[in-house]
This record gives sequence, structure tokens and C-alpha cells, in this order.
Amino acid sequence: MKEQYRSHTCGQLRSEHIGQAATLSGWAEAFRNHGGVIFMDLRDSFGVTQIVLHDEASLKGVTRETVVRVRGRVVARAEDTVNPRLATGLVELHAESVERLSGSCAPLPFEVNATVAVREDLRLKYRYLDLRGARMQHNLRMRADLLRRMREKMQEFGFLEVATPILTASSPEGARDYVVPSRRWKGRFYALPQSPQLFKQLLMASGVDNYYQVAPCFRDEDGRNDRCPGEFYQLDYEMAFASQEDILRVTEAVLHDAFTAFGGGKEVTPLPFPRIPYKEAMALYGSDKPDLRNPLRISDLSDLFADVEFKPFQGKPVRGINVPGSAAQPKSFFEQMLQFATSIGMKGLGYISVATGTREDTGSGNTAPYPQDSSYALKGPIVKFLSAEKRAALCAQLQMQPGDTVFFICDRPGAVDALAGRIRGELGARLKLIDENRFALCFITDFPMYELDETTRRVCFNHNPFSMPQGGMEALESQAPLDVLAYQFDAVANGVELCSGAVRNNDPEIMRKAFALAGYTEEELIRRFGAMYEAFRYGAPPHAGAAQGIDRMLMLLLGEESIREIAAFPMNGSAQDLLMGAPGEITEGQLRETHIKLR
RNA sequence: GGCCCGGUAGUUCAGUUGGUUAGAACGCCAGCCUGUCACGCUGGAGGUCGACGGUUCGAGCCCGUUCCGGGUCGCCA
Repeated sequence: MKEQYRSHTCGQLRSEHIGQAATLSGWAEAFRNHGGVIFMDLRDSFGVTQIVLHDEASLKGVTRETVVRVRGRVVARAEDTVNPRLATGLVELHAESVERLSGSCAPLPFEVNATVAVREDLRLKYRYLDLRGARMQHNLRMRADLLRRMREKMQEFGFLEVATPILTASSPEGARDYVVPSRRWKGRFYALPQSPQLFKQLLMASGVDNYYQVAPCFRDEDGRNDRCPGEFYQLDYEMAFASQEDILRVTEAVLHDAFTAFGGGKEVTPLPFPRIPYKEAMALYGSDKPDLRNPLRISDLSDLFADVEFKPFQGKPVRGINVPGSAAQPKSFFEQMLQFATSIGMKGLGYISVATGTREDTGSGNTAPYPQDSSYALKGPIVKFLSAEKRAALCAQLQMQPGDTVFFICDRPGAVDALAGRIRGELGARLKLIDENRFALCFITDFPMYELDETTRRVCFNHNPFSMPQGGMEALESQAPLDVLAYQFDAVANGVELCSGAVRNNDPEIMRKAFALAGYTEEELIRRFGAMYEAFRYGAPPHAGAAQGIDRMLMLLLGEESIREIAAFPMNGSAQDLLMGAPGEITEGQLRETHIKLR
């Protein structure tokens, strides 16, 4: 293949090729002209090969990023001139001819494979230059490899790939829709799907047993570093006649396989993944997407502080995080932690250390011995409010050792866990407690079906209105809505939410009741999700499914901080395609045809 | 939409208390150089300091407005 342009790729030549004739094609990346001898680095998607020339004239018109074809002979490099940083570094191609296939004008907006970081909007505007670099070539390849592997895995499990529409109806699922005006129907609009959720559930009602798709999802929301505005991809799948256990098994198998295959040899949580109920996750880690690499745990100290005369804590829940060995940290550490606490809206950040001191410390009100007959003492701004019994109880509950420090988090019930979680994360990061050579995966299960909307004070769906409530109709009728749990789960890796899934609600009656509890009438349910609601009246199997965020998974696997590093042509944070100029204006004619008048 | 940070050469940045001709590195152009791989050496070109307005004898620097970019909060079932 491609013999006209190359016999080998630029990443291919090795010692075994020495003496052979070879033709390489690629981009001229760099020149090192020594007068009599000229070195040129030739790059393609596969690597870089050093070309050696002696005739300067043959490089006429060949500048950086010029596309050339080089014919020559593979020659061994002298021992002292091998380049160990190059896969092809043992050999070089002595050029017999250099042909210019496509010129490149100077100056370039930026250098391919530049050593300094280039502004992102510039990289996006000239994405084709940016993509030539080794980093993006590697990322694109990794994306393709991961997708291929996932598809293979899904097919192995007997899933059928079905494509669902991109132009469809708006369905108020939560995020803003991208809308597309209809020419044929004045005043009506298509919408791009926020996910194939409705279609895949319809496929279940259609007799498809196991469905999957690498699905583009469109949401008109502002971007973040880990969230592409506009569109992103999910490995979307759904199983008929499946329980939560079935869908968890498939999900963890795919995740484990992907992280093992592409995780660069890092340790991956063995199967089966830990399953942590939502409530426990919030209590222990202060998050529904805990980073399990962080060894710190949160303790509930509310009971202990219930009758303590310390104003800021009175009548409020209190959490504590024991950080072994941190008492030795410099004062600046505690100040920076306080500063962080303030920055996330906390009033303060109390702490108590178990000092490795002697008993004479106990004179001041701020220190006290623990236990009574030991040689170490408690220190910190809150100690004086605690009786000897309380001090003992605190140390016992947190199993504190000399040199440990416990940090206290106190806030209103709705906020205290999340704040404790952020303090836990910050402590873990600052003290470098996170093992970077590990992918720690887990499931968070048993999400509540409903939550209280903070502003309206009304009950609303917590995660997914299509999830089956645990206990079915009976639970909806007998339990307080906020106590009802759903067969709803997330998969989390290193603190990143990678996947969301559920056993779906396939019973129209339960669906009606579930929506009623969130304040929706049947009319509204029909208006919003009519097709599915109707379909389920004609026989829908019990089914369960999930969707894995491919972009975030790639970020983790590649160690990239920004989601824009793992897509070929991403939009910027403001949802603009700087390369193609989207969103762009359209012609008067197009506006007329789609019945749109601009104000 | 709120808040924070930024915008100076093709790129990445520096620019002192407001004061002469706005600098560096890389890149680019020319010349020299036969073993470099971040090649080296010499020389050169390259700037509407995002835009507009204001203060001032004088603005890259101070003030206002605005545009653009990045982050963050809102938002993302």
C-alpha cells in the first residue's frame, strides 16, 4: 500500500533495514545545516526519521512543514551519533532525492511540537497544525484504540449496535437543547439529542435485547476543563431483561478492560469493583464521586459535639478528618488550609493535634493530656472547649495517635458533607497522599430518587426520572419521597464520574406515580416523554442500561487536564469552533426558508 | 449571566515610579560551518503594545468604556 509515496513510515526504520533502499514521505520538521552535511527531521503520523543530505540545492523551497518525498538508503548511525530518544535513532536515511509534494508558507502560526505551550485558541484555530504534533497524534490514536476495544467488548457480550437519530425532537431532560429550525414546518424545531436515552429505551420496547452505540450527545451548556461544550461522546448501552447486577457486571468488565489495556501499566482496581451506597459515600468521602486513592476518611462528630459549649458548632452537624502525622506540618500549611476553607465558603477550619510533647504543656488552656496517663497532649484552638472526657472520646473515635491532626468541618446539614469532601480532597492533594500509579474504580449505588430543590424547596428528580424506584410502587406510596432510593448508580475512577446507569422504570403506572411525586401531571409526562410512556403500555421488558463518558475516560488514561486535548476538533470554552467559524451567520435566504426573523 | 485573571514581534514572555529609539528567547531571512538531533557562530527583518475615549508636557504602564481569550460559579436529569 502507498508504494508510490513510501516504502516505510517515518517511525518504522530499524537496524534490520540497514542497506535497504527506502522511500519516506512526510513533513519537514527541522533542519540542521552544517555546511557540508545537512540533517532534516522528517515526520509523519508514525514518528520521525533523520534524513541526511549533502546537497543544499535539493532543499530549495523546502521549509518547515513542507511535505516531501525522500528516496534514499538506510544507513547505520555511528555509535556516538545514535539518538536514543528516537525510535528510529539507530539509523538514518541518506537521501538520493528530495521531492517537494506540497509547500508551506512561513512564518507558521506556531511550531509543531513546540517546546513552549501555545495559546489554546491559536491551537484550535490552526488545529491541523496542532494535530501534527506527537502529543495529539498519540491522543487520537489512543481514542481510536479505546473505541475499537470497547466495541469489541460490547460485541463479545452480545450487544447490537444501533444508530439513533441526530435530528430529533426536543425533550426537556435537564440541559438546554441545541435546536434546528424546520423549513418544512414553520415555527417548529428539531433538537439534537442530549443523549440517546429515549431511543434506547424505545429499542428495549422494540424487542432489541442488548443495544449499544458510541453516541454523540449534544448539550447547549457552558464548558469546563472536563466538560466539552456542545458535543461529547458516550458508550451508550441498554439491556433487556436485566437487573442492576447484570448492568453493573457489564459496566465494570468494560471499564476494567479499558483501564487495564490502556492505563499504561498502572494498577487497576480488581473486579468486582467496590459498591458504595450513595449515603455511605457522602458520609465517608463527602462526595458522590470519591477519589478512593485518597486514604483520608470523614467521621461524623455531631454527637460528640452536641453538648459542647462551642458556639460555632452548636446545633449543627460536625465532621472530622484525622490526618495521620500532619501535626508536624509548618504553620503555613494550616494557614493555607484555612485560606482554602474560606475560599469555599467555610467560616473557619478548626483543628486539634495530638502533640508528641510532655505533660508540662498542660498548663495552658489550649493543651491537655491524653490519655490521662500518657505523655502526649492535645493542641489547637478548640481544645479548651472540650472536657477531658470529650478529648478522650474524640481520640478514641478517630483513633488518634501522637502526631495526628483532626480537622473539623461544621456547616448547615445540606452543605457540611460536600465541604468536608473538599477539605478531604485538598488535604490529600497538599500532603501528596494520592497514589498517582493507580486507577481506583468503584460504583456509587442507591442514589436517592428525589432531592429537595434548594431554591424552590420542592421535591424534584435527583438524577434520572426514568430510574426504577427501589421497592417499586409500594415504596412510592409508603415512603417519604426523599427517602426513596433508586436503582441508579455511577461508576467513578480517581474521583471522576465516568458512567451513569440505572434499572429503568418500565411500568407506566409507577412512572405516573414517580412523576406525580415530583410535581408532574400525567399530561406533562405525556407531553415530555409521550413516545416512551405510550410504548411502555404495549409491553416493555424490564431493562437496565448505562452510559460511559468516553472523553473523560480518555482524559484519565492520557493524563490530560483538558477535555480539548482528546478530541480532534473541539470547540473552545465559549462553544465556538475557531477553525470552521461556528457558530456562523447564515444567508438571508436560509433565514427566510426557516422562517426566522432576527431581532 | 456573576466574579477573577489576562491581551506587548510569527510564538512564549519581560517591560522598574508615567520619561530618550519598547526588549529577550524561540521562529523567520541572509551568510559561515561535514555528525547534528533544543546543532553552533555572525548579521538582519519583524511591533497600530486588542480597540476607542480620557487624565497628563508626556501613557505599553493611570482612569473609563468596549472587544477578545482563559479560569471559576451559575448551568450541566
